[in-house]
Amino acid sequence: MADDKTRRNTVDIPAKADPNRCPSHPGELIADLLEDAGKSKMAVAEMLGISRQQFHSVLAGRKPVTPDMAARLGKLFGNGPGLWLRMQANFDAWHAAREVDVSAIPTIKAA
Amino acid sequence: MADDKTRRNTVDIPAKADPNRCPSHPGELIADLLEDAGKSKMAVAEMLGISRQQFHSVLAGRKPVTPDMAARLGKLFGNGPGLWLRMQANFDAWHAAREVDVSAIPTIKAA
DNA sequence: GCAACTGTAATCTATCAGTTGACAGTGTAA
DNA sequence: TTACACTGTCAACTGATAGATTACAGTTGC
Repeated sequence: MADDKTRRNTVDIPAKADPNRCPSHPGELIADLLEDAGKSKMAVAEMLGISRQQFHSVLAGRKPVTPDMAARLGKLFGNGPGLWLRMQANFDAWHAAREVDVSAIPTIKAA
Repeated sequence: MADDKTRRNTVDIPAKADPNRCPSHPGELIADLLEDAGKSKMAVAEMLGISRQQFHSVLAGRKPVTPDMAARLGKLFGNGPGLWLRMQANFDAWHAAREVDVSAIPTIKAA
């Protein structure tokens, strides 16, 4: 466990272990919690008040967890919306850092 | 102009002091850092490669910090995009918890 | 006055979250 | 085998909105 920094692609290492690795999409956690609860995805989508297609897209990591959906998930799992939005923020930050060209932007010093 | 959905406290109260208070929009922090650096907003908008109107909307808290803009701000201030997106996530979470009706969604047990 | 910056507002475009409807594959029980 | 329920995807559509552009009024300083 101590040196899991060296591993890259195994399944269940928490994302923080390797800063170079893509942080997990919140959909992965949702899928885990769902499996834990033994509910079908279809039934849960209906509970959340969203379409099963939309829910599936989030679970698959193809659509983000929006504030609206975070509020619904927060109610469903008994925690607030904060966890889901922060997970999504970390996910977005990782991708934005790699996809946005900021080479023309200078870095100013805080004095 | 007075009452947006939730008023932003202009100056001196740190947002964390009262958990019931709206967390500060990242635009407030940007404005502070800008003032600290002594740069005009117009010049900074040009540095970031965005329109000054768009930049002004973010500073005023009327537009969110998107992943793209977070990457630009991260470069400008020398930190990554993560800080800005997490601030935005906390801001969104606070509002989502108050604006989304989740009364019809049940809370499922974890085990 | 004139110039530069600021704060808003209107309009337009492009992107995208989310819906509905459809279709194929996979169990699984009758 | 048939039938049913769930899953994974796709296409088309709608609504909302990030962002650019243009424009105009109010600063502040030369």
